[in-house]
Amino acid sequence: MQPDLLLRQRQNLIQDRLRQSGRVLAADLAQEFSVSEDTIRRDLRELAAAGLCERVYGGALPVAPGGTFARRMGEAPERKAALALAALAFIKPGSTVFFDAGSTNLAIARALPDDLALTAVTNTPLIATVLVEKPEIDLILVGGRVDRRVGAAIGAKAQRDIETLRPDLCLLGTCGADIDAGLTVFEYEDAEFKRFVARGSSAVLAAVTNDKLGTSAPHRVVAATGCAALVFEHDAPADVTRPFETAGITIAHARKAHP
Amino acid sequence: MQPDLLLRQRQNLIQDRLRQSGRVLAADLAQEFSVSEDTIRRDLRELAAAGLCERVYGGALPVAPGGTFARRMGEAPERKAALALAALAFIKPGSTVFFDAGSTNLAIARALPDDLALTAVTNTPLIATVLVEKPEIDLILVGGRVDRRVGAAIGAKAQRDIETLRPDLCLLGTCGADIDAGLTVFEYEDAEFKRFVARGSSAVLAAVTNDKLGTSAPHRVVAATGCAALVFEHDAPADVTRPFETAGITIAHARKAHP
DNA sequence: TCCGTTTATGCACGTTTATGCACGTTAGAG
DNA sequence: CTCTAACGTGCATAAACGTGCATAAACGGA
Repeated sequence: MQPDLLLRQRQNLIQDRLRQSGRVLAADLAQEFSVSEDTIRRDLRELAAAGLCERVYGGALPVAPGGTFARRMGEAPERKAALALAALAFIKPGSTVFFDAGSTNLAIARALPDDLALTAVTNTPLIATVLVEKPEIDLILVGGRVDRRVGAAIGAKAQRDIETLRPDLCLLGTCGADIDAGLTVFEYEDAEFKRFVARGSSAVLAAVTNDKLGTSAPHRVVAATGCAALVFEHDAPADVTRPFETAGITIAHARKAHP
Repeated sequence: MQPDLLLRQRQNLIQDRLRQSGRVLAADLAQEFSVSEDTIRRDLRELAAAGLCERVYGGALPVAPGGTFARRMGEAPERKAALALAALAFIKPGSTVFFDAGSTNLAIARALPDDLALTAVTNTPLIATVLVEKPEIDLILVGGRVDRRVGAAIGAKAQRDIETLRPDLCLLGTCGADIDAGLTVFEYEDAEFKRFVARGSSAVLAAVTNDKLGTSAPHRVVAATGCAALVFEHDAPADVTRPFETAGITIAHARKAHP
């Protein structure tokens, strides 16, 4: 197989991969484009020098801009990718899925396979930019005033937009998950909106990173039992996760993240 | 085989190939047109200098290649950045501005100074992700079904969302700008939506790259005189831009892009 | 018509670029 | 700590590139 790609084309494709997958591996790219890893490394170095990606050992990550919102999205990407893979099992082809704001839900959007047909609904522009690149996804954007702290439209207008929709699944973003406090968030308006969406959905799913597990924030969205299923990390402390299981909630564990 | 083609004919065919294939190789073109590679390189250099293609080692790429939406947004960044800077002069602090889909409008969003207070409205998730990072901007997201070809919400729902808004300025994205054809785009629904927004706005502004200047697409959004102002590149051909000026449209020229 | 000018092209030559390979170095997992 | 895979650097090479120059056709004014 010949390279058969101009340098700039290759670099453009690498950028696509970065945006879509949230990371690239030098070895994968080398095989895919039929060039040596040296060439890929040179590409990544140039993209990094141009501020278009961040070089890491083994590959590269999308550039993490200084913005308050986008930064959270880029933290612990491999853990969230693992969580996302586990969450995919709950997403049925052809169903309507609401993607709430949150870095874990962004990871889930990235992890969606290209051949998965869905009606996706989101109030989060950043998640929308990922979903719009997926060929088989019908994307519906929820409008309204965008709250900068949350990075998504969560006001009265947003609520009106979704009240006519009945998603089969609501992927809820959360700031804390505790068996007693339930799923909680920091912003009052955000909680109000999420609660509204959750009530309008057939099922609620939340993927929870370890740092949120067993903690609570000021505003409850739903009780723990209000979730149909939860996805935890592979190394989530068993003593914290046990109560969720005994409460009758479906629990899935992610595989170990291997970068 | 003889050359048997005039210079312009050959260059036009090269542009066709670019649009069709997404790239051209100098060697292929030389053989196809029965001229030396030197001549092809000269052609490509001229086309690139006029902003009609991007020179790369081995051939050339289109300025707006047929790749994914997000990638189109990132093409020819320095020319668009220069165009954006010139467009900023028309954006008044405190006003309400609609950002239509389009890579040039993305560049304008990026170029907004951090201390500029605006109410920004957009139907384009990618532009929204840029605007949400600007501290002084009140961002309103237009919802609805997202058209993948356009990368923005443009349906009936989107029209209802904006019909209550009366932007002071509409930054219109366009696929062609011609004195007779007016501002034109490729998609019927897109034209319908843009026309609706433009009519509801106090003023319409379009920033036009050279490759769109003097060309037309199937669907007219507004007549040329429907624009309050147009922004052209520094090296836009005077014989094409003159008619816009004589039609009474305010014209601004970008400064030379210096990479 | 004639002759100078412009323009498009091809060729020769030195330069730059993209890429792969060899080799020593370093990061990161166990 | 040790070991492996990824890394950077230097170098070699072939292809692509730009430039200067020559040629020939097209053009344009006297």
